[in-house]
Amino acid sequence: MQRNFFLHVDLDAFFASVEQLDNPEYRNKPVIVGGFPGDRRSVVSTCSYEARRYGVHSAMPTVKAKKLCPNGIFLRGRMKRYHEISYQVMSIFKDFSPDVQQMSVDEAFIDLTGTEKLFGPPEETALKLKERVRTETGLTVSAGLAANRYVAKIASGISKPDGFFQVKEGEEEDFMLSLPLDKLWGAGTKTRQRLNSFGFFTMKDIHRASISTLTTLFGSHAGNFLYNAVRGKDVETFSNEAKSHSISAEQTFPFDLTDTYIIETELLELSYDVFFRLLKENCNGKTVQVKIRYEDFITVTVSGTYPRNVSTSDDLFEKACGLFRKKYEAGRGIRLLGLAVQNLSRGMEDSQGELFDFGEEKKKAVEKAVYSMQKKDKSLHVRKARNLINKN
DNA sequence: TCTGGGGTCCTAGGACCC
DNA sequence: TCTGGGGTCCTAGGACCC
Repeated sequence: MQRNFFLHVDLDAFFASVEQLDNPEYRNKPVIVGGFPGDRRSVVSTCSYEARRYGVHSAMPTVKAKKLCPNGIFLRGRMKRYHEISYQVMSIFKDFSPDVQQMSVDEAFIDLTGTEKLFGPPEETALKLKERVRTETGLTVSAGLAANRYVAKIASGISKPDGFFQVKEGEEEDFMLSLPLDKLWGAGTKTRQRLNSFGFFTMKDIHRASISTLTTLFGSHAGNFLYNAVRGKDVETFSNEAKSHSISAEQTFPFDLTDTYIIETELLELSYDVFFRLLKENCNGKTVQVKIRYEDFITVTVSGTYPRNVSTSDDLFEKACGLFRKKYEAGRGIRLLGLAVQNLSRGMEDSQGELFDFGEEKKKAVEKAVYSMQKKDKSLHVRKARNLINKN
């Protein structure tokens, strides 16, 4: 009977660490990547451990970060650079296993099951992998090793930064029960509040509850999740292949919008962003969703599913406007607009009806040409006059 | 402190069909 | 004339994660 070994690896304070790597003068200093303190409505994306000592953390408004850490080095993110390094790190991972499941730009699961013959015991492999990342990129990672993905993920989290933690087979339940409730990955603020309101304050409190109690209180899915998670069983959160797919863009405005013309101009901009990414990723979709966040942070969505795929950015824009008008309560200030195309399928093959729609075909050809121009020259920004006027 | 952007998944209700 | 139950698709909202 083969034993399973999953390694979860997470880059420490990734964006901030890359900045410290590329700019030696930032090392050992509080680096805060995200918006600038002067930017209205901006937040911290990642910060270095030096900044965390001041109480700064991800998702914190930058204004507050500046107050806590006046000497912080505030930087805008360089996503392109982070993706470059991410690719390099993931390539190293792939030298250790054919089964690397990348979860985001800075973390992955590596299935080490059956790699003992090649690399030796998994715990030694984990340390070798950490060392290779360090020598080849200059970055540190935290790693967790366990018999299932869920426990491996928790183990890497508690070993941060630059750590390694192994949970041996059979010790998963004791391991989970030894942790505070806020380490329960998958239960966020809201769920913790609900847990507390029912008298659950520790992992052990949840462990004492029966599965029927948990499913009655939290619903079938969340109840089962809680029951299994505190027992260190695999909760299937990471194992199933993603089946739905969507592409979206959103924009928070420094000041609330009420003017319909300006609002629709922003929708036009979002339509461009989303449509070009559909082209880039070679995707198709019939479902369009518009998101409106009002000044009081109340967020509503409207969506529509159409008989045919979104065919051009103009087509997407028209659909977005139609949905927006249906939902918007005129006069209310808008702080954020979002646009998504959902339930995507692969490939740009046209459906039957579109073969004879020459007007659309022509527009689509133009947009594809624009897209390939942008691909060749990244500095090129082709935008409709309406957007250009609005921006300058 | 006044709250980003890009995603995925779940729930519940309604429509519609068999 | 009243009405069961299952399956699927769609929609809106919400929770969570990085």
